[in-house]
Amino acid sequence: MTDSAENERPSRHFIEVEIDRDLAEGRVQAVHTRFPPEPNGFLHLGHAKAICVDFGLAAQYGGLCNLRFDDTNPSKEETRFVEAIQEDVRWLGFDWGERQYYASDFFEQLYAFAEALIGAGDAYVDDLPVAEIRAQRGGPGVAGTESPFRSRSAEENLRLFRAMRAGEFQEGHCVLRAKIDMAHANLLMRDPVLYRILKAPHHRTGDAWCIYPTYDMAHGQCDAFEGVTHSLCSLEFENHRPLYEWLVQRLEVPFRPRQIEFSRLNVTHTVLSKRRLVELVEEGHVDGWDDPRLPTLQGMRRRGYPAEALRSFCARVGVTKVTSTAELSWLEDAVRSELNRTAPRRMAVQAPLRVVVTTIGEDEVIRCEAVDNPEDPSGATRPVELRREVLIEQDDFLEDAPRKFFRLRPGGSVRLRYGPVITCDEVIKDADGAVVELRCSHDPRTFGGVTPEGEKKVKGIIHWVAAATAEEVPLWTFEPLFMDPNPAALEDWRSDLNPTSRTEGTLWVEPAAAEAAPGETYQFERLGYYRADPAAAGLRFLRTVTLRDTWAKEQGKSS
RNA sequence: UACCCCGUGGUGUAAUUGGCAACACAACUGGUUUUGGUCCAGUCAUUCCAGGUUCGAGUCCUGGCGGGGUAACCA
Repeated sequence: MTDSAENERPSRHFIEVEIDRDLAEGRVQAVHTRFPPEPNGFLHLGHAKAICVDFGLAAQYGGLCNLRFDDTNPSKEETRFVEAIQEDVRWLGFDWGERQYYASDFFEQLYAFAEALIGAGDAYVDDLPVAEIRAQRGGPGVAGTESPFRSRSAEENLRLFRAMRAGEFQEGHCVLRAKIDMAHANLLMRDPVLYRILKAPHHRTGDAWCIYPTYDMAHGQCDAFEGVTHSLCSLEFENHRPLYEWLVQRLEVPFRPRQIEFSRLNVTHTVLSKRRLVELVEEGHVDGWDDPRLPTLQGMRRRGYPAEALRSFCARVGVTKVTSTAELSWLEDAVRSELNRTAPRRMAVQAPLRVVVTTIGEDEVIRCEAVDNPEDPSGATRPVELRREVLIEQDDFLEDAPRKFFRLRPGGSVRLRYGPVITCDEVIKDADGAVVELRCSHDPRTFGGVTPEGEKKVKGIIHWVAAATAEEVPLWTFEPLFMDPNPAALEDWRSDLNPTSRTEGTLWVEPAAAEAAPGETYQFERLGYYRADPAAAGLRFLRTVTLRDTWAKEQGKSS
């Protein structure tokens, strides 16, 4: 998927520069990438960036992008994750055609490569226990120690490796290691493990195998099998690149792919690591993987973040090697600007205050025309019925209003959105002095946005619903999951969880919104964007994001 | 401490072969508006530091300083 803005972008990021060079020098004829998730969890916003880069770059160069499940660790992977990932990638707007692969498609070829390595004296079977291997790897600035099994003959290694495959050893009894250099400055080059024994059923190959390649043994070779030219991944794989190249140059691969790393996405007030997300879900801090507070694709989709907004957000974030953190407001801006274009407007009241318009008769019904979306050139409208009793927002009335408050006050006037101007004649309070009702009169000359000749225009316009026809609907509103901008850096992130990340309330909506189909998104005027929760039994609105509120900001300053 | 990567406004990115530091978000001003929304205009930077090369350095060179990653039989 490419958008034209992408093509018009004047400058090129460093990966594009590399690709241009590869093309110009004839190293590749076309661009082929892949998105390689491990099916051990759900996709999140960080993956969305990777997906946009992988698929986006391929599309931009008229090339292809594969979907590849990196399933080399059967103890963690499940089919349900495969299905969820497919759905998420499609929802984000990308298509891998027929090119869906699994690392496990290539287990037999990878095994043959391992034997080839053994034959060439580049790999050996090591009987050292895990702890021993770890200890002998040395450390930063400290050379490792060679394993006593390092000098086994190719014949013996081959016999042992075949015995490993045949299931003759217990899990952990031995591994296949690359024979590189135990003193290498890059710890990953100190005879990395290539194959290990794992007696766990694999979600696709069942019990056909009891030895599995490690990430390093599998990834680059799978890239080669699939014809991937540019293997794009995140920065933490930088140190793996020498190993990637070591393998790809030593093995008889059909093509030598190339790994390029870019920085992963961080966003303020949330966490984007699979481990943290698992903890949030499993410890019950949220209600599941599709909890609208989560930055998972399922959570954001449910909440109402459009795929288009996520794509434009990822495009704006850019592609670099700098460790950086995008502000949450960026994401919200992307969501708002998309929804502003597309969401039909409706009216709803969150905290109602009863207003009796005394100049409207008991059974009188006044039809007003409301614009569905001012951003939509079609100018479609819908009727809304004004009656004697309406509900307005409590916040839209203040007894002792400051000068710049241009909503309703005693004796003051406001316009009812799409309706007439009303004036507050009387304030009715209960025994405790709380305002419970307003009595107002309306000016029939002011319908249709009209201000009579020579009279002063009212500055305030407030939303409302007719009390008789409004329907009360459950509402969930959200705040960031974490209060700290960078929860990932916290020693005790649990104590930073925002206790009001979800608030349950109600919304009084106009009839035209009460029949919302699941998944439908509206802008409730002056409040925000709301989506009918597709996961709710009945109708429930989720507040996707509020509107920008400069008045609230102003108040925050003075208080 | 070993190796790898990275330092441009509050944030994220730009800046042709070395040539007026640009865009977006945020913040702050103001204008328009039947949403205090949208839209429009304006304000907000000694390019980590120190030397050097040059008529001219964010860009090139040297040396510092700072940040991140890496020591799973995870990916």
